[in-house]
Amino acid sequence: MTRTPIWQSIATSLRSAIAEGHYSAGEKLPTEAALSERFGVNRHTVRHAIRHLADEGLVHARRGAGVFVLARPLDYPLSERVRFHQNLLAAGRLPEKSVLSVEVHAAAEDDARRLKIAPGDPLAVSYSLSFADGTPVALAESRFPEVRHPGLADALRRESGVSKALAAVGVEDYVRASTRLSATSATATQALHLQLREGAPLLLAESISVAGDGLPIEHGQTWFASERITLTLDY
Amino acid sequence: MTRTPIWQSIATSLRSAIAEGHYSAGEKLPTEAALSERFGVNRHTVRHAIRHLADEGLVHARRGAGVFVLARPLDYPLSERVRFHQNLLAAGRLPEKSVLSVEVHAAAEDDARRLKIAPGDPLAVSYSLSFADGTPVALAESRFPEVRHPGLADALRRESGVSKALAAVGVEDYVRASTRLSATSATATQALHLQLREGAPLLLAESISVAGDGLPIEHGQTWFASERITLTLDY
DNA sequence: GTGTATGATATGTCTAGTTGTATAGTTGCT
DNA sequence: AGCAACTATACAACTAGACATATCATACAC
Repeated sequence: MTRTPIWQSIATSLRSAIAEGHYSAGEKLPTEAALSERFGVNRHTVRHAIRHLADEGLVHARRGAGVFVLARPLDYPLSERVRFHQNLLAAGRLPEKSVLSVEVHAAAEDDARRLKIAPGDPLAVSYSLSFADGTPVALAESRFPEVRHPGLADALRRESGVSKALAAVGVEDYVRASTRLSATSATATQALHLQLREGAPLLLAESISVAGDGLPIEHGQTWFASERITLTLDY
Repeated sequence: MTRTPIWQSIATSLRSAIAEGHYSAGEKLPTEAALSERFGVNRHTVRHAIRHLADEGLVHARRGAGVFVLARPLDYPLSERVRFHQNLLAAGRLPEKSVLSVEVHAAAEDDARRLKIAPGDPLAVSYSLSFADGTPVALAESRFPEVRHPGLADALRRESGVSKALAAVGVEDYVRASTRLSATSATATQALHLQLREGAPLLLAESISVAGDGLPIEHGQTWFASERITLTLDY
């Protein structure tokens, strides 16, 4: 019988350290160099252990930055999960949303048509990242007709949620008009944001929301890390 | 086996944004700092991407001022979205369905719970492939409580559609109770059936249908070739 | 009005540190 | 001999932070 490989015992050691809370979600592990010194092995052996933990979905490594601990995808009881996702679908928003950037520029033909504005009209584009339990689950790119609601871009930057920003410019009510669902593979940058491997399966929801006046108020794309989230539909 | 560098992915993203007219000629790109936030990378990585675009002659950077779009390519190779748009409610009931095989065996615990039968009860499992215009678009694996409807397996083999087979055993009315959506990568066999490459993104819909008597009549998984089909939800 | 000083903001450059990958070599077991 | 685990080294890709330098808008003096 072969003895257990060193990398396996290192993986076990790190796994239990994480489980015991020595390293909590979002935190950085010591550098590979530091770990290799601590365990008295070569850096590659530590890397082997870390790669194993990454395959298990426990940690995620970012080149040049470090190795970060991920939150275990919580298995919500079905009833609770249903409510969570229902809210998600109904309201189109998630808890712990972080706005990455908001830009304003002239609308291209495509966007203009979808939002029923003229090409060249001011368009607000918002990029945001949504978290659940500190782990990223969704990446969104939303387009708003700034031309019809001046100050919307500022409001999007200022307010934490889309609803609040829209309320700030006088849009009290809006509903999702249509949603198109498909699947894609994560690009390098999407993988970065969602802390996934490049090529990981993503669930893509493309939606159009309309305000009370019947005019489109948002046209967005949301990429969900399908390893961590499931969309549920109920009838 | 080297994955695509991040800066390349960013360059591609910016290049297509320019091509699509989101940033038009003479206009300023967002600042390097803003872009680095939006893409979730270090400023240096964004600079690498911009330098590449500058080498291509697409943009020009002026110290202290910003990065400006020089020219807009006439037309870019727009990935034609020749997708079939299908209604989500029709999931698993697409035209041109070909039943690959129908098996009957004892229900495992999981399936039994979902279909509200006892573990070990006869269970009909149907594997089918759906086409649209002769192209495979969906692969389905459906489970039916054979124990409650003896002869269902035979009917599934005989009849062309699920509705007809169910009608043959006295189930006139049934509705979809819930659908859960996620994304996966195609396995080798799935890729073969759907005529895709291995690892292609698939949209997975897991559903439960109930008959008029309120009992579950079907529990199925359908994998859609998301390159060829988009599910649409309308409200 | 015109010119100038100033502060905020933008790109350019540099240094140091961390993970990713490739190649080659060593050790121990079967 | 062959294989697997581990070591050793080097370089590439990316992060992090600091600082230099160019630009622009504004305010203020004249």
